[in-house]
Amino acid sequence: MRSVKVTLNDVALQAGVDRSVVSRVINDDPKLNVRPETRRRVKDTIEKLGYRPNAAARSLRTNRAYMFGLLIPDFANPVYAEIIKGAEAAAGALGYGLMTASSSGVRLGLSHYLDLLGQGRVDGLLFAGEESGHELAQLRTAEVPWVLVNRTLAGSQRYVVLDDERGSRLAVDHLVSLGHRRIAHLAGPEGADTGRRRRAGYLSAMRDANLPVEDGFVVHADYTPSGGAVALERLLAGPRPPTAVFVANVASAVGALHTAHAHGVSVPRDLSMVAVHDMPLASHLVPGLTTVRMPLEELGRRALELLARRGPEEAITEVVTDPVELVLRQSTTTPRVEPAR
Amino acid sequence: MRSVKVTLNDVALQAGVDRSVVSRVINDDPKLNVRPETRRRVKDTIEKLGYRPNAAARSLRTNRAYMFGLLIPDFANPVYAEIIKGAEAAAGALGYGLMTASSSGVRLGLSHYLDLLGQGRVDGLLFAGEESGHELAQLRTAEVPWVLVNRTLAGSQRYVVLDDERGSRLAVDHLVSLGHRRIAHLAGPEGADTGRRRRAGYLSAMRDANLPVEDGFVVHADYTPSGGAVALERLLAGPRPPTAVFVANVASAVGALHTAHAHGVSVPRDLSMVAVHDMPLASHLVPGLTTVRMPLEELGRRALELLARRGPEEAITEVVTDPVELVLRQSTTTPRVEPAR
DNA sequence: CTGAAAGCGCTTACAG
DNA sequence: CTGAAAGCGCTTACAG
Repeated sequence: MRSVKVTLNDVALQAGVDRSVVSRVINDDPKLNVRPETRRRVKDTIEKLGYRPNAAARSLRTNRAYMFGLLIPDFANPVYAEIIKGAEAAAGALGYGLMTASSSGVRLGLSHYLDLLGQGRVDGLLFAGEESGHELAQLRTAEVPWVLVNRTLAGSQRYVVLDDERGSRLAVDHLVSLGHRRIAHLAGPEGADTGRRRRAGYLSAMRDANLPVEDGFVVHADYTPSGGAVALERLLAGPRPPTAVFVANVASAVGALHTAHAHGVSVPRDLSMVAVHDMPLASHLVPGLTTVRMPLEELGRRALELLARRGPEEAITEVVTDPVELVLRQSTTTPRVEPAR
Repeated sequence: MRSVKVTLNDVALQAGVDRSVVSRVINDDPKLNVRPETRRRVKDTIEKLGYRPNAAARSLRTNRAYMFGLLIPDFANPVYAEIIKGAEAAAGALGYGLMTASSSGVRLGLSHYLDLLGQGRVDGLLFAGEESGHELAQLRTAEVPWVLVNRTLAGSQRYVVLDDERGSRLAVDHLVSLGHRRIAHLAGPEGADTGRRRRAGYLSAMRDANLPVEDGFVVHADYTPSGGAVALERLLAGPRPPTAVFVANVASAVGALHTAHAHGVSVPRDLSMVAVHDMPLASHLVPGLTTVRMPLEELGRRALELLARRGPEEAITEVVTDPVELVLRQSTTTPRVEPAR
């Protein structure tokens, strides 16, 4: 909050050298050779005056912002915290910053966000969003390279996703191996790309195990506790409720757990539950939630690295697969009643 | 991801007007009067070429970035999601963007973050951090106005906080009114400013109720589920555990609930629990958690508004008080055994 | 090897 | 009333 604004010129004047020398010292220009004491003097002056380069000027001149942007749908979803963490770390390792914003916070949607960034503010954009296909057209008008994170979009060759099918299969296979045959799926929102892939994984794992998917055993919910709570109600309302449920997202599972408890359905005794995405919260729920751990942080990291390294026209179609693993806790067990043979 | 870069000049050439006219049309300069059809033609050309102003150039010229920054300690803490939401909304309403980053993601701490932003990248900074007093010195070298959010710092006159004392009092008074006399406090981290104020609220509410704070009845934990889990263990390990506990943060309460369950301590029958900060998660825990709702979103909103409106040298010492209210759920009830008289 | 000079893309006071 | 021109703070190819 100093009132004076220190520029390169001030440093040069004070140190008794040309502006270009100061600039080269700051940027470690290998082509510059000055006497060590001059270099020292320049650095001391920078320190003394508290000089910080003007990012706008540098960005205008070099056409690089040394900053990436990440747009997510909602900060309240803990899944994104992990993605952000990975992306921030990757950006930092490259000497870049990462600025994250949520589409709910951007008033007029994607287009407004792109206007806000304009050119010159970021060198690339990560979209971990829920943009519709309609919005992809807007994305194409962006003058900045972008990559979709944790989702694909018809016609786009620029995405990094998780191996959702494998994760789902792991969850379902676990329930099958415990002896469950009547396994329901508390799926994601109808439109969500992740939800689609997890549902596909569930369906193919059920098929491979020769298990039927009973009527009404796939219910949709958004990735929130209240969404999961309502969806499990529907599952429990049927004539013969399932003995196990595979939940597409840990946030939904929190609500589902609550509903089960409210209905006197004991987890895991009456109902086994396994959900996608492991996080500290899962181990502290009652009962501790069995989950499939997906490499969310790695997803963020990879997406940012590819955004930084690959040219704006190159395809990026990567699936981050490691690790996808089952984390056993207390919410799954053998079914109480042996299924009829 | 268009390959060509469209500038103001391109628009001017194409529309057959001077660059300055285009600029004035974009910025709605009231001093400009051109024929409506010219204005129309300029706007059409902008649309046609997909022109977006270069933020760096504009920022360099006007010395305004139309962007604010927010630094938080950790995206995984849901408390910050609310603060971000309020701050993003306020920024949007002013025609500004907000870029959020976490100090864990910024490699070398506050100083590196300030370097990254330099001048020209943001018009002001919000710190919802856990910076130590040591780092305040660095903050003073920032060439950009800043405000602390949800914390104070010795010697600083630039902060917006919640009424933590009142919130704590509400929680403790609720427990007292239920008949509890042996009330413990699962406090925040030793160094945390919020934790300090909540502990002060607890202590003064206990004093006003003529209730003793027993030995070992104040334990510290960081604001995470595992922190809360460990801290409650210590509380339960004593010779005469409390009948009620006031938890400084909902994230800690998640872990505390888990510990209680693991030890066969039934909440609320054996132990009543109330925590600071209401959020969707709280209503979906088992049992539903009684909380004190604090105006987190409003905190973010106010902080950003004051940052935008007040001059860089003006004092900002605001307490956001509305609403602070008790949200009754299932985790609190009357004590099972009447305390000895 | 060093430093003067051009120029990135805008905005706006000012001359015509 | 309009448009030419200066200049924000940098970087870097190039002349000396």
